Amino acid sequence: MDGTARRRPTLDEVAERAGVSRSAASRVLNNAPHVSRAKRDAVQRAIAELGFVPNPTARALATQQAGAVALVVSGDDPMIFADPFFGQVVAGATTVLEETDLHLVLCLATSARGQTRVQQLLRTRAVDGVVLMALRGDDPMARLVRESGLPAVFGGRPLEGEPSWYVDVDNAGGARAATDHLLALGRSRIVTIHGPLDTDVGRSRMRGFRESVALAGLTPYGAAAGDFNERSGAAAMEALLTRHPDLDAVFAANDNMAAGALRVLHRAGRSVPADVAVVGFDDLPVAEVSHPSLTTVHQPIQALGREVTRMLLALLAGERVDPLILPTRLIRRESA
Amino acid sequence: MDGTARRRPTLDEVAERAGVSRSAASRVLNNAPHVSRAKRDAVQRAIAELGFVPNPTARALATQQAGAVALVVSGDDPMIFADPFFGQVVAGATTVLEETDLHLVLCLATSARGQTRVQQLLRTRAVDGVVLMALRGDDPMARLVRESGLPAVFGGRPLEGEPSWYVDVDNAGGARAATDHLLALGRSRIVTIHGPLDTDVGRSRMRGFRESVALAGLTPYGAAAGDFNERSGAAAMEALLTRHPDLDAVFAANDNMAAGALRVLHRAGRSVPADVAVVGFDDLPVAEVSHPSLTTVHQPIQALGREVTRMLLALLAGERVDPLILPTRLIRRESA
DNA sequence: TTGTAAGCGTTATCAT
DNA sequence: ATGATAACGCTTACAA
Repeated sequence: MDGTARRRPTLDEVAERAGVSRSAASRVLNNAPHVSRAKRDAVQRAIAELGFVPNPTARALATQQAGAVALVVSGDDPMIFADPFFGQVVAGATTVLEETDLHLVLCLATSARGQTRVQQLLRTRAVDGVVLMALRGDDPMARLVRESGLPAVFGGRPLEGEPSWYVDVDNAGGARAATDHLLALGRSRIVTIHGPLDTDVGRSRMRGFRESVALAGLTPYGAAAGDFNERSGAAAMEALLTRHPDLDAVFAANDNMAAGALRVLHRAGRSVPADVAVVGFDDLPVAEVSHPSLTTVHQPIQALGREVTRMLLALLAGERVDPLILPTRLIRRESA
Repeated sequence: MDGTARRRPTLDEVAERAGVSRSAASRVLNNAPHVSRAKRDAVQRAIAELGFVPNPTARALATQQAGAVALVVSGDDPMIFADPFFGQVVAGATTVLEETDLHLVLCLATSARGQTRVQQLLRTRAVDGVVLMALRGDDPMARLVRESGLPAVFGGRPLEGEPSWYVDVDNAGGARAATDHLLALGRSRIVTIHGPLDTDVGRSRMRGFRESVALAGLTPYGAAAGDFNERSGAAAMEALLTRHPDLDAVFAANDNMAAGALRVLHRAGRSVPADVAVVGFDDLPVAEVSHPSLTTVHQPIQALGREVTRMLLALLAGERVDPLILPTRLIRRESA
């Protein structure tokens, strides 16, 4: 209730109050060895009485550690962040960081300004490590991070320059499972709405689709590109429908595009799944809500956020770590 | 390409190279007055040659400013963050912060552990200010922030203890517009699926609904509570349908719940909007994707993120600021 | 086990 | 305009 921001006690004051040296107090604070039981108690009491809380900035300066990690999200659309995908990644990352005393600083490297800001962040060592999400093939972020020399782990594999550390989802496997499902349904004129082929996700899901079709002794019936949002999925579906009017199934590389496809199919008077079966990828909320609900490939996004963070922590701890691929699984709903 | 993290030059080294005192170098760095043109040039050259970048931690220690602001999101479900809503807020906040050199640290105060972490953040002054989102009525965060004495602005009004600074959306007005629309459509047996009444959003939208209905000389035909997610909306719709089988319109306090309602209505064989008109609130992506697409109240979420951040910056700059209410507007689609 | 003292890299004060 | 010098608050050799 007192508005005056009373100056907070320093470690020196704690030490004085406890009648010990500052170094002793510091040792207690970081529960380091070499301090007698008596002194330890005295210091702890003083800390409690004074309500001392260590100044993280001072500590950071002394230890040369920022006490924070960055989550940088690249891409050209600021609204990329409105995608529930990132929310889940953030949620996963947070739950892991909660166990530590690292903060999470969030960076959208979407504008030119944003990019220089991230560069600043890295060059000034304002963070101890970086998680990089959603990089495109030619993304300059990858280089910036490499140059910074900071520990970095990738969420999703970048297209080029295989990084040492990344966590990814089994995109190809998921796409294969989705397509296999379509085949098992007896469909044979299967088209795909794939994502940008300058991303690993885009490519891998495309590859999985191709492999599955090939293994069945068939060939893709058609393919059109989208860029992972609903509108592009609708456009792609329209194109496919005119090019291959008799298609009987579509594998969309993500749920948003699948939703767009659903919309177009509906307008075109095709019934789903009777006339054409549709399966998506991601298992975002939209999959449950769309009509008909989407059969889709679930990917553990929150787990991705967790693992990518865990990996970074391991790196910071100097441990040896290996890349990680998270499994996906098919969720059957109404659309296929 | 050299993996060795070469030690970065300090301001002292810059000063030495430029042949000036450290204080002069510091002045140049912060382009302060009282430094001759010649020296200024020399220092700037030295900075460039050495590739000097100031150490933000040291600066923070000296200036007693963290150089970061926190966005804390409260609530009990970590997945609250998967809601596209927050993504948009974050996007808005980021675009504003890009113009400054403040970082954004993100905090989910969802678990007990998370709460203490936020408390740490505040007590240790690891940030210069705070944006608080989505507080429930009894949320302990509000108290923690107040006690911390840090500048704080609320996104959405908390239920109790009117804060000095907040940015909110015109929830009551939006709800009124939505309900007016339903009335204009000739509906008279209008029910509402409202949000939690221990939040201001929940209450305000409910109030707007009530006011509109009353102004038309009617009374609410029914009401059921949800908690802003799809499932709860479905459950509420089911309850309402059995209690008031002849209802002809529903105002859902957000799009997720409206989507749930749509699902149930569809299953119950009611056609939308012919039999029952539905309008939601938020204008999230789901509104466009659902079937039929949702007539809903658009709220400028990204603008909310921007304004809340701007307000905090103004506060940090010592400016006087007043609360802000952002307008909403009805978006007509298929469901009503 | 304990304490002294030297950093960590800036900014800020105060003579000059 | 300029440059010592003292903060800022903590960690960490090193010595005792």
